[in-house]
Amino acid sequence: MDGYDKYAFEPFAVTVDLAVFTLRAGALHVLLVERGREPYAGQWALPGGFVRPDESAESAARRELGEETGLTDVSGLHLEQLRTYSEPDRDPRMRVVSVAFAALLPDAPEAHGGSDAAQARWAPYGSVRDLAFDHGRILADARERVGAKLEYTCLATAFCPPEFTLGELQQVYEAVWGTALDRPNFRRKVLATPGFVETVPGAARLTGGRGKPAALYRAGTAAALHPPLLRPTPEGRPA
Amino acid sequence: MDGYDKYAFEPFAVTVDLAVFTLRAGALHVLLVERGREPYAGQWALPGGFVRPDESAESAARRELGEETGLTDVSGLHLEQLRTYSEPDRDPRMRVVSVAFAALLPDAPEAHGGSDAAQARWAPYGSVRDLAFDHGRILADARERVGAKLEYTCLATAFCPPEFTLGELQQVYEAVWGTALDRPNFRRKVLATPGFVETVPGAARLTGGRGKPAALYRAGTAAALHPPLLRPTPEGRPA
DNA sequence: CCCTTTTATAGTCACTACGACTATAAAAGG
DNA sequence: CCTTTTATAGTCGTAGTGACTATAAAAGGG
Repeated sequence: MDGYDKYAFEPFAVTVDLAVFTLRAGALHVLLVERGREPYAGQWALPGGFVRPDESAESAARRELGEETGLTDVSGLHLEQLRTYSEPDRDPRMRVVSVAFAALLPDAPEAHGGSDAAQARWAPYGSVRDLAFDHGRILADARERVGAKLEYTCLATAFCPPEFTLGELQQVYEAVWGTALDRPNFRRKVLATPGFVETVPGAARLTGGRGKPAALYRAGTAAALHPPLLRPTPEGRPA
Repeated sequence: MDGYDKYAFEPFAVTVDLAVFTLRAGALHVLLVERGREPYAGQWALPGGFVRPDESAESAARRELGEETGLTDVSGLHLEQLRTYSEPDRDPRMRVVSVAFAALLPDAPEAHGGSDAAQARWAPYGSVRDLAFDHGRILADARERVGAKLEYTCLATAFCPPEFTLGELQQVYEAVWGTALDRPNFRRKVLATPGFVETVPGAARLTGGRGKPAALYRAGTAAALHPPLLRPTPEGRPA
């Protein structure tokens, strides 16, 4: 902040980019938009846009989230700032600094085309490649961050509808981490953590298909998990 | 990224702000600079400055770190991007988006005045108040982030000189977390984590003062801690 | 209608990690 | 020499967890 009056300040364009995740059929999906113009015309990219003069990056991200998903109320959705990408050459046209966010949706409206008529689709996370700009990197960082936060926060409920079964909650962990979990152990752990989930009093049950009906739960009031629910360690994970 | 050619883009100033931590006499200290000009003239602030047209925020942060601390080689120091602060009114003069970083120094050179002749000092973390702009918030976020990373990474060694005792390493945890730890348990935990520290082969010992000399250790090759070294829980911590 | 399949839930067992201790060793200071 | 100080070793009980077995309650197919 001291250089204010010493160095001439150079103007930058500031954008937000969003990694919007959801679960479809038990698999992690991410929202992509197709670029209509150069550079990277025809390639897929993360949704995003410019930060306007009167809004913060968080406000811009939430506005874009509404525009791109077509959801009318995005106020309750989880939106988390990831980090800022500022390599000088990350956009060939001009100097663009982008603040990246991760967003989690419980259900996936079949979004097609935000306000700007660009094509949009939900892509299975594993099938995504060759994104425009540095969006591949941003997407990978986003998944790693979400996976890490599942370990020590109650974030997983943000992927679930207001009422959900423990099986659905477990699918969130399995989809984001890409590993299978032992069901009885997962259940024991979740129920032993006060405030993670609370049972729906009406003893309501949901029939998803076959098998014994599962009890329904709601997200609890806790934010952190103590102790954490660690990913199975394949002998040495990245920091 | 799709709005590129739709909305006129508004230029922003982009800066970096640094929360530079070190340990002095076992207490956490942070590097502050005194502002010479309005706004907030005479108040203390975090060091920082503009991102130049040809550098990333990371490069700018490392450059500023060198300028402000007077260190000639800052290439090995730990520098971590925290988050970006972009509230429209965070700077009364103009629209400034700031990318915040945390940096950790093993030893504290008696820094006074960076390149721009501003006064600088190491302040005990607990005594810091009334920082300029939103720097108080940034500093609190930085400490929380560093404290959290101590739990599940080997970051603590970044506060230590190349060779250190387990007592010194423990002081890092105690200073950042603000809690006392049981020494035998801390020792057991650190030594049980492969790759956290490695013993110095020469069986060298250091005499800091009184008491039995302690064995010396070096930082190991591991980056993550499995399982994590959790802070003592004062019954419910923030996420 | 029975029997298999599927999913949910309950419970067991051994082992690890950890908090709270006690005990011993090796230095400095008076 | 004895106290103080710091480092290191070890003990004990408990919580947490991975791996596993068992039971309950539904659907579907013959």
